[in-house]
Amino acid sequence: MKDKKMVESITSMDEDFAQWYTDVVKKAELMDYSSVKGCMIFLPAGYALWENIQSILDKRFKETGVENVYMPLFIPESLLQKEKDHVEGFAPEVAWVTEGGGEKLEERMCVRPTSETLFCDLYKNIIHSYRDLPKIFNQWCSVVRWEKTTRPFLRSREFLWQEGHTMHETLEDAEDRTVQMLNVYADFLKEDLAIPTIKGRKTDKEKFAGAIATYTIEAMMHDGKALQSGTSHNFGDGFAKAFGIEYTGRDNKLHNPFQTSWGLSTRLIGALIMVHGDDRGLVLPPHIAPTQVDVVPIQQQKEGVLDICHKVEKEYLSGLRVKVDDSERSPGFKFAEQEMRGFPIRIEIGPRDIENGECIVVRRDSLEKITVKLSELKEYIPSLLETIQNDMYERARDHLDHSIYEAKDYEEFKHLIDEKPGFVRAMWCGDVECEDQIKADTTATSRCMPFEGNEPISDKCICCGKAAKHLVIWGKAY
RNA sequence: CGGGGUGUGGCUCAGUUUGGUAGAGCACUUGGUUUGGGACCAAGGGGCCGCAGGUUCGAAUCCUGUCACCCCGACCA
Repeated sequence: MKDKKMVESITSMDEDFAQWYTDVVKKAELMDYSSVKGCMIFLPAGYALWENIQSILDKRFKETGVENVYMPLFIPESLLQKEKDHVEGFAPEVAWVTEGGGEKLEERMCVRPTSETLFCDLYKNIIHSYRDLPKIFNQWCSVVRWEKTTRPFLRSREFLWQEGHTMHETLEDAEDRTVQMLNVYADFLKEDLAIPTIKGRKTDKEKFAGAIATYTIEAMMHDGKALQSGTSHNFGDGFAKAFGIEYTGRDNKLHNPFQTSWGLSTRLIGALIMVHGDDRGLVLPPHIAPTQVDVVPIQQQKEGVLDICHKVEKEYLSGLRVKVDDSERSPGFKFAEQEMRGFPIRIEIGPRDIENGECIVVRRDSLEKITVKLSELKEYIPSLLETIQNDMYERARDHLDHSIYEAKDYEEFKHLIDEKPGFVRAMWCGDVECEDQIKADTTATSRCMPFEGNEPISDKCICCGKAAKHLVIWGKAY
């Protein structure tokens, strides 16, 4: 640990969490910096994570009736400006295109920061009757927001995401879809990313520009900070009215449809890193790990060693994502590499093992080493992958559960926010002034008003002492 | 946009205070020996010292300007 190589490797989490994060994304070769500030390069290891997130989530979407489309990259300024709150919310961070083909454009266009306006412009033309509803469209794309401060995956100027945009006949239908998609997100994080979240509603201060309600899933990183990991918005008929979207209802009268949107981004990769990672690097949940099993041959030049490794890959573990690392590196290097990249299981096979008809199986999450008969691998490994997946969730769940505190008065609140990494549950009167005050005093923000576990702690607002309306989960956020 | 930091082979940096022939480790190439926790030996290739001006006989080093990136804040997914 004391030689130069280790020092240059990964900074310890406890020493400097931010630096640890930067080290991991670089050393695990998830991304690289580009020549454009805030625009990152997704390297194969990072993009593969996104591909797996996409394919699982896309399947979950389609099971609920979602259809994919692709919308343009550019939004004319006039279109962006149709909804007042929306343009006010996004104007400060959009990038503008003012020239094309060497000539100044008649009207400047922004690079989409989100596509509500484009979808509205489309829906205006294709929704005429209640029979045209609902419309449940989604697109996988990138968007641009000209952030001042950027961090890999967590906040980049261009990021990849999916944005779903739906139109419904009634407010209830829209509300149902908003909640439904929030649940799709929460289930996906829980079952596939092994990340527990808290579901709830955003306060007016934190909700999306133009929405009547924003729902969120909030995850807790290893350092106790919150990461908003997916959002779902109910727009009511605000945009529909602003864009003149009307259809003839069952009553033969004109109505405005009700709208939702929901999105989840490559920021989630940041969550994966910060929820599960350790001082050796990434720890990936088996469901989305691009390589689930890394086979490391020992003395691979010896006859038969590589043959057995490939037999394990093709025969015993067919159907799993297996890699045989037959590079010329030393075994020790390969071990360190596998741990840095977070592959859930490593299998070591050398002459000694072959003689005994066994191999060494190493869990990335617990670093536990287990001797397993080669003949039992076929049964053992798939079930171990599920065990790891579940254990990782339980570990993260445990961390979340033990890092939520409760404050009854403001002194206690400030102390907890300051001293204890994690979230604090406290009552709130509903006034934005108190949110602002709390933020000024502690840098903590309201994360959400949770759907579950929201029984009142007291009847007074933690900040101003007036009658409390909601239980709110507070925390410092990314 | 405020505060801090850094720009020198692909990477991490030394050299700048006190101007005088561009260095180290890692990585890379070739050959050999190795292989159960980041192997070793030998030989090799690779740099307008971010950019532009200035001072000087002479600038990586001093001066002025400029650009970029990173980190920490305020805003956001």
